[in-house]
Amino acid sequence: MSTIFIPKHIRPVHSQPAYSGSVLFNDMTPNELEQLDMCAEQTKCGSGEYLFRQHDRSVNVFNVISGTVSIERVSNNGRRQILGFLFPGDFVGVTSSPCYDYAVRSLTKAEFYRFNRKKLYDLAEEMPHLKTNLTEINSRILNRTIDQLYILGQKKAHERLCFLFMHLLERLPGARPDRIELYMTRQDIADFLGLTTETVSRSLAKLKQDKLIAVPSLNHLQILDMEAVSEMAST
Amino acid sequence: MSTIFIPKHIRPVHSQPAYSGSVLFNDMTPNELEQLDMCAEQTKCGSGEYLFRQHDRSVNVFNVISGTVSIERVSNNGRRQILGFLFPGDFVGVTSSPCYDYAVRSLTKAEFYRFNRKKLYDLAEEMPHLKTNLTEINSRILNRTIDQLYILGQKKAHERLCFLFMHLLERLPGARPDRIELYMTRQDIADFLGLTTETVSRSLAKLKQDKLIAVPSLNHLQILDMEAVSEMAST
DNA sequence: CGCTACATTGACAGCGTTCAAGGTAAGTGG
DNA sequence: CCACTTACCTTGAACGCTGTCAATGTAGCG
Repeated sequence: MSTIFIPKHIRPVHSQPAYSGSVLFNDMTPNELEQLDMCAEQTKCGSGEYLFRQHDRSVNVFNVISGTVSIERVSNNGRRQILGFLFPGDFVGVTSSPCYDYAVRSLTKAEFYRFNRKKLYDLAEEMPHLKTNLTEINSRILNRTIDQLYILGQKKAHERLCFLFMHLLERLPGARPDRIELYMTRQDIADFLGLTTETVSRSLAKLKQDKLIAVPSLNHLQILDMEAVSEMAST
Repeated sequence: MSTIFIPKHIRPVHSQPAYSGSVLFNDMTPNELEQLDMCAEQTKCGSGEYLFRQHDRSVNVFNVISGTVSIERVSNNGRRQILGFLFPGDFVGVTSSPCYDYAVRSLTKAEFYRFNRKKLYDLAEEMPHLKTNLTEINSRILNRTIDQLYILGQKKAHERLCFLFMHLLERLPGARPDRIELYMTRQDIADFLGLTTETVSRSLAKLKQDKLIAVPSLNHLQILDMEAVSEMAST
């Protein structure tokens, strides 16, 4: 892994651990970072707000600084699939199509860097490392999407939940096996895993009963048997 | 869409319609194409052969010239998920990880161009258009994967089958509504759609009974009610 | 306190899986 | 040419997981 530079202007005051996972800045010179900085603006949004909607023109690329965000697709019949959850350091909107084919909604208060996509891409034409980094970002998104695809195709409800737990544990800043905060509703979880809220509730109950997890409060989760949960989550 | 150049050496004698969909050569100069040509080798393989296995080192990128190919992931519990079918013009192996995390198996006799991945990526560092094209390829792969994800998360068995039909109709060279050839087995279809062979059979029977499709022989399919099938397949 | 949104639980139905049997088609060898 | 093998596909019956519908419980908030 290469050294990571973060330009002054876009470095958060309280740099979050997960932010250092951002690959956009890999291998870039201070001068390049300065230029990159010029097309970035820091923004924030409240819980439940949309960064953009499905079919909006894809003018921006976002980089999550803080908060949890969901990527959603709704088809004309009204069924919703959550394509992924985003955490600090994650990017969304890195697409070559003129319109987004998904919406992005914040589950919590959240902060972002907003890059003008065209400016970013033009800049990438002049900075090989930046282009490489954008490719790397897309590659990671694809890998995650493939994992989720495997889960939806091959796993039972309780296994899908375990997959989510491990995913949160890995990605959510500050998450520990004995304290994972669920920023999403049961409906969000259901739509992420291709289930219904009722099945999510029942599967949670089953996992609790089997002493694999504990749910001290609605939005808090503990993994009691890491080996078993990890095994069930495996892709 | 930009003009497409294909260098002499790697242009197939009988250029297939779908091949012109290959974006790797977009915007490149004849000189660049010549260099690209140097790291390409034409290969072929028989039905059922593997181009590479899961966990193999990712040394090559393949471009399908002819035939139908499947991308598969098998986890340690033995369940198999087909991540996609590939047709002429499609690429596979465009990854930044050192190892493939899926296997690629040919369903028919097939022909490919094989690129050394390192050479290709090194070349891309010198040729901005090539790098852009590789990004575009990955972007398309992601879009397809997201479509499949939506299908697995939200659709019933018979709808999933309709999705496959529309996908084949769109991608398979020579496919027409009244003649779609199924190069894959029922097991392959099941593993692609997250079902069992029995459910595939039964759902096919149901669609036949409802006069939405006809199956004149095991591996031939006709779409009788395009509107209905298309509607059910929609993402 | 009462409203509202969200979550859980129960009953039941249905879809898809599992297990089992039988059918079909292509290839092989007598 | 035909029996035999083999692999693949279809169909049936039973089961069970998940979805649906409905009722109840719970937490947050004005």
